Amino acid sequence: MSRFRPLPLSFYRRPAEIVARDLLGRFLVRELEGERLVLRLVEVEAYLGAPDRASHAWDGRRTPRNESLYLPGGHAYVYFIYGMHYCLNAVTGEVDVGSAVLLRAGAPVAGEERMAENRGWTKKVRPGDLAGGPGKICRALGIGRELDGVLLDRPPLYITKGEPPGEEQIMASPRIGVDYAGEAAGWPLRFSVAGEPHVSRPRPG
DNA sequence: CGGAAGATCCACT
DNA sequence: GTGGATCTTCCGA
Repeated sequence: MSRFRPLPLSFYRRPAEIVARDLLGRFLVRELEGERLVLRLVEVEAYLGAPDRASHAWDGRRTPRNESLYLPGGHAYVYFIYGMHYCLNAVTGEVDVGSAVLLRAGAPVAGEERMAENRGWTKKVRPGDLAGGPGKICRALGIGRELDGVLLDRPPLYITKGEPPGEEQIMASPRIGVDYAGEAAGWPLRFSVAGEPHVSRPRPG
């Protein structure tokens, strides 16, 4: 089945908002200790780089932390935030652009048990909430800073064709947690699959 | 060199 | 709905 064939790197070498929409419904696959953990992506956000105040690459900012954000499209950008969470991005566009798509939520397709185990079996971990948030995705899939900068078209971390939704099922809304970003805070760069229960809150309206 | 803030999550009221 | 956890990173002085 070609549902599990990795998307080519050319998929990512387009504008972030285009890639973001196109990533919905795709399968994020993490190979961990011989096990295959799979999420169907249901919520993503585009970050545009230098012109986008919410982006880590705003105004061309370039530091050791965000260096991989400037790699060519198709690389992973993993960063540590709030002293306890990792977030996973797919870098988009050409080299040095600094645009990316934050993977915010996914619906479990395979490896649920291992994901729940990775989450730590806390009370809040239910089958439907294994990866309903950017921090939860990384926790469930065992993703940390060691995967920063890897290519997303091969193991141990890749994205496949999956089961994309119809265009009419895609919802756009402002991004989460970027209120500080002035005008950019209102840009409708958060995309989610309508009716998907795994989308993190607040749900788009 | 110090302080402030952060693309979050969870427990509690 | 609100606040605490927890610590790296970054910027200004």
